[in-house]
Amino acid sequence: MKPEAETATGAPTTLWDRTRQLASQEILDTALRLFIEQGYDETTIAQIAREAGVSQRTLFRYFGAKEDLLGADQDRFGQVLTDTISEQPAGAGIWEVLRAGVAAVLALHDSREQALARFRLLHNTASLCAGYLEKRLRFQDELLPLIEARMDAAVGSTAPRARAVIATAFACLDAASMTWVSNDGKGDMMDLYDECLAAVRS
Amino acid sequence: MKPEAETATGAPTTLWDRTRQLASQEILDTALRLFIEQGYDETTIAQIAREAGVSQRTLFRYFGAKEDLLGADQDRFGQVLTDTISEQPAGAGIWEVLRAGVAAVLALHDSREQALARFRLLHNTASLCAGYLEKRLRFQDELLPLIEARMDAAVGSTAPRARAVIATAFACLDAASMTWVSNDGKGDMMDLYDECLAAVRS
DNA sequence: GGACAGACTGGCAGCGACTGCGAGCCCGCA
DNA sequence: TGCGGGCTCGCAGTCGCTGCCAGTCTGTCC
Repeated sequence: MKPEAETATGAPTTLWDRTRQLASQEILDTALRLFIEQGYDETTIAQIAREAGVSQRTLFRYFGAKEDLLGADQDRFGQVLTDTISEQPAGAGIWEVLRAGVAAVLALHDSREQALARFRLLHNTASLCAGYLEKRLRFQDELLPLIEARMDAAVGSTAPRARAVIATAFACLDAASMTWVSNDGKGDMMDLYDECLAAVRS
Repeated sequence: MKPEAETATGAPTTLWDRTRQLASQEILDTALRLFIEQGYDETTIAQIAREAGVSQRTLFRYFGAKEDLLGADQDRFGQVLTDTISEQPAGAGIWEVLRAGVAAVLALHDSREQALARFRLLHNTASLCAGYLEKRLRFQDELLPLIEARMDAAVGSTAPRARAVIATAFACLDAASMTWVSNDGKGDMMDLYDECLAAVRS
């Protein structure tokens, strides 16, 4: 409702907001630490809440589900993705547009180390994988009209083709991130993405 | 362990096997009916067990998880997929090989109606979607060596490229099935698959 | 035919994620 | 200083899922 405390640099207006933000960060840090230390499935909500100094009930009010403790920014990812893509020039090709979106999202990560830790956790935990993929499906749906608008509706409906192109871009991102993780973060992920896409479209 | 009662037409040897198969089918039918009638999330395990005439404990012994009640054959899908692909001639191109695998899996469905009902349920239920996608990731991993063996290792490692190609094939299958469902099962899904793949590789 | 071993079943207690509710607290504002 | 509203907490309860123990039924061997 209130448009205050928006930018990351902007100071929170009220003491409450500050407290909230602090608690939120504390929970997030505790969760990430425990997940990395002992694994996602082996970490219980009770433990995170205890170590973060809040009740389970409060934790669930901050983050609706356990997996949100890792993917809380995921909504922001979706936002950046759609924003970046809709900002691309009208004449740009579909693949360039999608590449720009992927690059923008990857640029959001704080550090290489954190990105690696998260991707590793993601790829090694089945339940997280599942949730992540499902959320991504929704991003794909949001992207659909944007990409469809950039395709020429010469023959037949553009929907299936647009869907396929979007899903392929994400598939290449998957292949790239998996390879990146198994290489322990060596090299640039966008290079891997390009290589994957080239292999598909060659 | 025992190689008996293999083919669908072969009569089960022992009375136990027959009872088991009967109970299993009863549970599966009840679950599918309830899922379609009132939705997946709204149907509880207790209700399925009650209407199928077994205890919850027994139900979980037959099917390890709720989502297996819809995707129990999914393991069979994976088997057919890998079998079909490894049976393809050595000279066949990667895309033809993958297409054959996809076609073989799609051919496993009993009837068009049942396939439509399942796909519809799948695409409309987030939790099911998530589980399905996660299982499919494992299929992709199993396919990886098969596809890698069919790529020329001319430049760099084949792993990321093989991953991308496999994931793309599945991405096209996704786009095709979604379109197929939103068209209420009109047309052939393999045609849609071809169209999607063509759009990606054009 | 009877006894035995093994598999299958059911019920119960319990765990972990998650939610609704009522009570109490504390901040912000008047 | 007091009031109102949002926030926190604890509790109880639901649902998926598992371990355990006892009871039952099947197939087999004597």
